[in-house]
Amino acid sequence: MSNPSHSKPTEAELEILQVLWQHGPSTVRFVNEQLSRQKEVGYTTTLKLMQIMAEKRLVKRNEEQRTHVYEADASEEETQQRLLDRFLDTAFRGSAMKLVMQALGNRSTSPEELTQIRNLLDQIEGEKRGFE
Amino acid sequence: MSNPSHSKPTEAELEILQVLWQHGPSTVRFVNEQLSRQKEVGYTTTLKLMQIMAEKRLVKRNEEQRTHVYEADASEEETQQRLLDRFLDTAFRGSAMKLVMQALGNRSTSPEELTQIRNLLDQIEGEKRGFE
DNA sequence: GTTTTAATACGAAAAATTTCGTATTATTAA
DNA sequence: TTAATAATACGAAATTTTTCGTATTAAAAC
Repeated sequence: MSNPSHSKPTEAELEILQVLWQHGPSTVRFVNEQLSRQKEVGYTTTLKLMQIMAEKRLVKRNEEQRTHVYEADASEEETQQRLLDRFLDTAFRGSAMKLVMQALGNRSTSPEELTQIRNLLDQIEGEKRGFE
Repeated sequence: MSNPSHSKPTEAELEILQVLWQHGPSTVRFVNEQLSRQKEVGYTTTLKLMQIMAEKRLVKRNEEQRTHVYEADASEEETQQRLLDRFLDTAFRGSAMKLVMQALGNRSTSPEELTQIRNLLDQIEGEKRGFE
């Protein structure tokens, strides 16, 4: 939310962000190795993508060392929120509830998670009533 | 779920599907008019997209009349589920709960909707315990 | 010091998606 | 019947995204 200049990452860019979020600041080599676990991808392909992402300010780049280190610029949560907003509009016509119902419905969610969601519901309803 | 041949619709295709789901079987002219409310788009652009969608079997086409009538092949719910699965993987690394929390958190949801979600939670937990 | 290795830069090809122009043809209106 | 209107077909241009080859250079190994 803080930086409105964040353009929507493409699919390939998002895969790279996932690696950065999961493992923290990383080199191109490392990111490429991680991606290679899922699919075949050349080193220079990953490099080019990350260079583009640096231009777009999706990632920050530390150039102090000969081997650059990249870091996601926005937090995973921030980005997820943006992606979610967009996804909600395009796929669910804005109905958060429908999305939630489908996400919970066709899927195994642990009792702990269900409890957490209940707590969140309590909290939301509490706020609505003016308590807190 | 019924037809595994459903390829993932692109963004532009999804916009067209939205119109078809919302209004039922429609002509290209009608769909184009609806899309035009949101953004400038030429008639033949919409036509071409819908022709491609027919090839991909994303829509069915009734050619009995000179003016063809298009209809979404898969239901909105089916398609949403597929999109959601994919989105969950790419954006939330598979954590349905995280997605739900974010969807409910930063957003206004009505008391009625919250109640519905509670009911769904009850239902899910009930099933888990072997009741129903 | 020279060679080998491994990194970035960068252009451009390849692939996927979107847009649109033009030709053709059926239907409607005059 | 003829002219105007409006629909589809289709190729291809334009745009966006992804992939990769080659050149260059710094660092490490010998």
